[in-house]
Amino acid sequence: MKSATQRTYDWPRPAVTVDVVLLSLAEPQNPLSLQVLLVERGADPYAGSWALPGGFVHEHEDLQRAALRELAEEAGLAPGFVEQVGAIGTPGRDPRGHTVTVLYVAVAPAPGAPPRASGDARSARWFAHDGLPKLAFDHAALLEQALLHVRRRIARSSVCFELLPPTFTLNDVQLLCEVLLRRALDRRNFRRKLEQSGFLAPVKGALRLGKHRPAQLYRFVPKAFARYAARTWSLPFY
Amino acid sequence: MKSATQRTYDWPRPAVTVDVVLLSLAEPQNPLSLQVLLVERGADPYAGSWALPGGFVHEHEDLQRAALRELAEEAGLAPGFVEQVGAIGTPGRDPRGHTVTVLYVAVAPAPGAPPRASGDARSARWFAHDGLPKLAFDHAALLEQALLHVRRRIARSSVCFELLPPTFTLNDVQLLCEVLLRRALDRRNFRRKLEQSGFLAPVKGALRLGKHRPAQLYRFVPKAFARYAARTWSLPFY
DNA sequence: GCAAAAGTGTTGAAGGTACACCCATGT
DNA sequence: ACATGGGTGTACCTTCAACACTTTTGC
Repeated sequence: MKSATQRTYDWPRPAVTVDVVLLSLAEPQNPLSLQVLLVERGADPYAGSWALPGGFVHEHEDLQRAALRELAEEAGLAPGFVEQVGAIGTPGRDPRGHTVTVLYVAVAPAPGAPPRASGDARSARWFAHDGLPKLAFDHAALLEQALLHVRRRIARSSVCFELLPPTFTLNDVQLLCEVLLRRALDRRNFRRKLEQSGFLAPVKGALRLGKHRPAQLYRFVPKAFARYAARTWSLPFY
Repeated sequence: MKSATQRTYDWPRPAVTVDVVLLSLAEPQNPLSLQVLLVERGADPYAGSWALPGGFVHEHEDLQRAALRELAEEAGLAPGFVEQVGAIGTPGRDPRGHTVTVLYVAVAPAPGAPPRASGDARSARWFAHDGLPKLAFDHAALLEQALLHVRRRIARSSVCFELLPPTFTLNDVQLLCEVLLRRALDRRNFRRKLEQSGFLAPVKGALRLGKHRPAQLYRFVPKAFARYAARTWSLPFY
């Protein structure tokens, strides 16, 4: 048995990467399309394939910072929301050698600016969540895991409101939740709960005009949400 | 910008460790004491201090397997339950260099057999959760994070029943939950919910005798629990 | 017979779910 | 005027929280 101190330097050991599932919402939100950022790999393995943005963690770099750095390098994007999903290290998931990845979900403001690729990425692009290409490595599984994480945390974190523009209608929120949860929600119940929650403030006099009746616009109030989240943490039990 | 392929081998990079918060319940369960396994470090840094069991991940080794291996090496124990908590990689958390740790919670059957130390550990010992020594590295924070994880998952995972012996009374479950959640629970409501849940089966004719009225013993039915957990996943919403 | 833990029901409040119609606007 | 999405209230049911006394045993 070697001592731990020796191992640090002597033993072959897995590499550490971060991978990021960066989500956004398409602007023309008629059927409301969830977008995922992918990069086209510039180097082998999987050169030319699409993959989640990500890469190796530098020495003395915080994990979350590494995730943000990779997004900046590979797509010129700075998300407003990041959460760790977990670590995956199944042997064989990377043909280059043993690689442990720490997976993050992040949310970017509307993908207006087309991402500029650089760094390890040949190009970077938003894809609709339905209509993704085949992904490199085990990234399809990672994406699934990240979306599951979002689904579980949807009502406890502010993901939804990071995805939406600064002002939005209650129907926007509902449509988004329905996309994420993959099920329909009752409109009146949804609106009632959201209004009672107290962390959405109607923007006085602001209406979304459309082809039909205008809709009241709301904005998200982070401080009130924090209070709400703390209050609501009375978990159900057996 | 180097290519990813080169980086794998050329760049200095963080090491990967696993750390395990191994929990158990003390046998003489009068006030019901939660036990945590700690190892005494045999090597610097922190030689002689107490720390969570754990160590470096070998190449081509699965993360969870690494956690189990470290437990076996350092304490001769094989837990019946393991869950990943997350990855922590704050720079400076390990004086030897940048180290990313993947944190696990595990549960061992009653700590009857005193753990035998070997591997990197000079000794290994169970400590009551109240009454822990000062811990090496950032392990105190890791332990807190692991317990928080357990608290959040207490009603969705089978942790409780992995901690308890094969047969137990309803009061055992309640006391355990109260210790983990750090709050009192209503006895009648607790018992009702647990009985209705359908994953506890009374062991016919088996009673715990004591100084007072005997108590009915139950056993945990994993298959029924799985069904219960699936059914109960109708999460509350906003 | 008394100390100590086991066991047992009911009630009121809150929250969840299901459900159908009128409103405001653009064309 | 009509098509389209925006907006609203009620009734029923389930679930949760609060609460006190009787039973069985060992000593």
